[in-house]
Amino acid sequence: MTNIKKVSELAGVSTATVSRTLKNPSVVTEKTREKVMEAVQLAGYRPNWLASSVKTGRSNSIVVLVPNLVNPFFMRIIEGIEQAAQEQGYSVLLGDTQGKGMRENEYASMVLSNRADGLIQLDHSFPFSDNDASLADSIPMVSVCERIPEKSYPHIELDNYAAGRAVMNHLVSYGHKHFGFIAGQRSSQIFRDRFAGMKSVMDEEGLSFDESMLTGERYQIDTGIEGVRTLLQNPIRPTAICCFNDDIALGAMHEIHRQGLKIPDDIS
Amino acid sequence: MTNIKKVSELAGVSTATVSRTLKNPSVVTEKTREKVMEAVQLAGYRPNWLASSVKTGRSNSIVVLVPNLVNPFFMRIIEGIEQAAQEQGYSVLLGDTQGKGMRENEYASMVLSNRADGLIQLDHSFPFSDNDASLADSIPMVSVCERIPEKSYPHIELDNYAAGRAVMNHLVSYGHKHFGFIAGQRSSQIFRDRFAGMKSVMDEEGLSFDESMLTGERYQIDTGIEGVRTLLQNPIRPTAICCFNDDIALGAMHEIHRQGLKIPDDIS
DNA sequence: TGCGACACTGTAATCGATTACATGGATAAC
DNA sequence: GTTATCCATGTAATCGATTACAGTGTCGCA
Repeated sequence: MTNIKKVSELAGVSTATVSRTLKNPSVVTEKTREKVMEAVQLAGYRPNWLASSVKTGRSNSIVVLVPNLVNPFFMRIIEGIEQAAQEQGYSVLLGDTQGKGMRENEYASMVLSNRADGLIQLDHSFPFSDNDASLADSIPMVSVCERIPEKSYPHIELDNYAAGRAVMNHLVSYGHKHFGFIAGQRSSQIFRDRFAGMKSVMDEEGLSFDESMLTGERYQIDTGIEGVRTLLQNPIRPTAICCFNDDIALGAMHEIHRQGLKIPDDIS
Repeated sequence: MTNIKKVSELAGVSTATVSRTLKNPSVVTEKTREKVMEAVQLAGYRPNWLASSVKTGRSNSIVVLVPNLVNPFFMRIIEGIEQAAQEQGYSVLLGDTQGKGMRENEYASMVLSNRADGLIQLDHSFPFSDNDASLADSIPMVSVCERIPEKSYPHIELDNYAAGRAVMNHLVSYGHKHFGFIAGQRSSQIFRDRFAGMKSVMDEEGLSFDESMLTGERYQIDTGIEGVRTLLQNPIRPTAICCFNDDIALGAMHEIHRQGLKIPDDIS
């Protein structure tokens, strides 16, 4: 192992000078700088990242919690995170939670043990919510895609209420009156906001909503398939179906086609 | 910051005993173990991962190099890697190379600086190949999806030659005689193997191959679109087109449909 | 010539753990 | 009763860096 001591011996200087040359070159003479850099080259020296991190207390890593790695929607986001992180000298640790709270906690605790400096949450639930809420306060984190009610964490979100209204206004403008909804996770804030927006338009238009027109509980293709089967069995068939993510929509479209119906002719 | 010293004072033991209690509980008395665990709880102590890693010299992290995060093909693989890593107490550091050699080198050097213990390469090229080939020898790495000729690194690969033969045999059995090929990266081993397999069947069947029937150089949807345009301008139109990954195939299918042709009726 | 200021470099403490070695006490064997 | 053995714990060195503080040398000015 080539460490800083070996380099310092090679260059005939102290370890402090080697460290300064690499981290803060302006404080050393050009002559010693050259000596040191030469020794670094010669020894093939790379500073031990672990050692410097333990001293500075910062790992320059962030954990990203994702519910589902295969969903391209999340990957687009992670791609951006990774790029920004890279530019700032940070690394991204992948945390595939598979929607399990226990795994979220495991990954989140990486911050507590100095393995990461902070956390980006793409999932819908809130880490530590079930056991150790107080710990969460000491974790720097940003929540993407979901607002956490009653907590004041930084977050990024769409105006889901307005989005819900936009969708419903669009459908109403085509004359639709009977709607089906296939949700992903009804307990999530994202669902509540979107659905509230949709319903507000329906109320304004005097359109009725029956509980049986709302189905689905997981963000999966299967949910879309099952959802369409359930909805189309209803005595009053919906002429438009709202799916709460792309996976569900794919499943729904597949099942609609399978039943010999056309999109958007028969069902929007 | 709650460190091991604070816990040791709380429990009235030495730091060594605290460390042993947590890492190797069987060597301490049950009584002291209880004392220590109580102090750990009380202090909300989490061992500093950086510190223990610097001592043991292992970071328990691996870097995964991916050419393209959005491609679900790679994400399926990463999902599996992440899960296996997690089970073994390892973390996965994401390295989005975007196909750039410089970025590969940057990520690969994380192993040299003890930021990661090893590397999994999903990309097609070989890190350090352009500047520092000798360094690569000191990096534990596994190559997935690509064999590196003349190097004896562990790798996982399909029998791409046989796959190429299988594809071509299938097409030939339908009576196809004129083929187009849209490749992703012609310099890659994966391409050479597959294409050699395909060509071997064509040779056996006495089918001719013209250089103009091979196009494409990037694994992208656009490549598929461009590829189809190029191939269909050929005086002898191919009745079957082989695309070298899903992205290319999607683009090709899109363009074929756009030109009013049917799959597989007009073109396989 | 002498003294203070300043610039560069070295010494050694430090980060928070792990672990080789030392120590002390209990138990067993004779 | 004495000695050997073993087990649990403590002491202190160590990992590889960073950095506060000390020391040395050079230069300028009176």
